[in-house]
Amino acid sequence: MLKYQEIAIEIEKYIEENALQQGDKLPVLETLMTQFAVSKSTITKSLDLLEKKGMVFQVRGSGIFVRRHKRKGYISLLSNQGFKKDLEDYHITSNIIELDVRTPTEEASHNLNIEPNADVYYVKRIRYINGQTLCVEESYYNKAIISYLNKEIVSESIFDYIREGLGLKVGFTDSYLHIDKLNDEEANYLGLNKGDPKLYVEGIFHLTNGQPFDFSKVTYNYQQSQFFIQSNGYLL
Amino acid sequence: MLKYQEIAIEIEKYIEENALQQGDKLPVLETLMTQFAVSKSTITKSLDLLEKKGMVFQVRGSGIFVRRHKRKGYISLLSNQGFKKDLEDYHITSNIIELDVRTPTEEASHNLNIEPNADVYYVKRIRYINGQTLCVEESYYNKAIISYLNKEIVSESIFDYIREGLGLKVGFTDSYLHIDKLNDEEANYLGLNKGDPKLYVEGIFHLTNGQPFDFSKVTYNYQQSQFFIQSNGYLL
DNA sequence: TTGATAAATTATACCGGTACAATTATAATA
DNA sequence: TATTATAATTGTACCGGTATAATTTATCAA
Repeated sequence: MLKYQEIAIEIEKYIEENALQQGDKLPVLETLMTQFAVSKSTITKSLDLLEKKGMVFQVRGSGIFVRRHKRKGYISLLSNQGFKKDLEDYHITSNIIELDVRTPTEEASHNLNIEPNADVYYVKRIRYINGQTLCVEESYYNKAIISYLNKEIVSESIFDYIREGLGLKVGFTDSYLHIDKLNDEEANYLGLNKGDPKLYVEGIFHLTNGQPFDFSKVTYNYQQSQFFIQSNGYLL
Repeated sequence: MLKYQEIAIEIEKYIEENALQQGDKLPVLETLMTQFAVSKSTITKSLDLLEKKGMVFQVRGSGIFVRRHKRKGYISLLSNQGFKKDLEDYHITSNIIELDVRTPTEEASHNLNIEPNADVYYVKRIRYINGQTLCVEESYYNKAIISYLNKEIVSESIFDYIREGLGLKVGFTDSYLHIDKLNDEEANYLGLNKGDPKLYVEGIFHLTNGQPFDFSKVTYNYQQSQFFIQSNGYLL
């Protein structure tokens, strides 16, 4: 673990333990420097990390402040670490319907940047939140990268397995959000009616080196789904 | 304009002019350093900015690569610079239905963190994309911050006015995305039917100092709306 | 050809400095 | 009191350096 990451975690803990609220001020840079006995640039990196994550915001000439949205129950569209991380506070369960090796759909092979006849792991599952159907999820994993999967792994956090089991590093994600109307089959899965709002998100997950390894289509139960998005305004 | 911002723009230009595609490699750090005659840390900041913006990704030990999603026609949920910036390539027009000073709804005053009897500018408008209804937008601007608005300003980019006219700096935004079903009135505005999917986004826009100045509710025509979200995976 | 090993390449981590700019607090002035 | 000028506070920009770790390329052995 890198210094600036550890310090970021420490600062998060500090915010938690002191129950700091939105707008509350953190100790000044120099205090943090001496406190953690590192150079200014390291503290700065830690704060940049926390800013990216949306935990703090910095105001030049003024200080470092806590940023935190108040509303609960929202799924963050920005973290790409999978459900386990996103919704720790909720009771999320899932039911794996299918898991096999197959050749991908044209759409999947295109998004994974592999040959149409290459092997992929296909996983279809339903997720529940507090007993209600949250979403139906279809995932295609590039088998050349994710060489092995089974039900146990898929039941736990696939992303943890990818990192720790396979030693790979998850990088950026491109997501595409669409709205449509449910057809009969989809409505049936979600316990809704045909013609009800259909919210689905396509996600292309990449390793840190830019290789896509997972293409997923997630259809949400619109009644259970509220999303939260943070943005930080860059001006170029 | 700061050095690292200028260089970021130059690098973007370079990508554009050389028509670099996703995965193409940029010159190595040292080359960029000497090219722009700045120190390593400045180049690094430029690249960080471009990475935030989703233009490039960096791979330690390998290089700096172009990141660009291929699909077109998506509204980015991450930039908080308003529509004018997001959809430059499309023909966006808008029709202002209401513009007045009033006291905010309870919801708006809460989200703007002002007294219930404080003054706000209320703006209601419909936006069109290539002649079709894109969305209906209701905005509440804290009049203590946005002291003056008129139809001309609102017709142009409000965000440009806030920056250039008022000399304020736009910082972060919290957005909340919901799905529901349209009621009669909403359906009428959008040219859809009652019960059709309703996609609406609440946005709370802040200045760089953390003050909220704009609370907006945007109801989209689901047929015209596809959203794009980039995320960069931080691991804390 | 394959596979392991070593070397070269390359970006990142971290340091500690100076100068600067935005904000806020203080003091002076009307 | 209200306004304006001044000073103190505080984070950011930028420099240039050393050390390190990830990746790729080259080399060598089987």
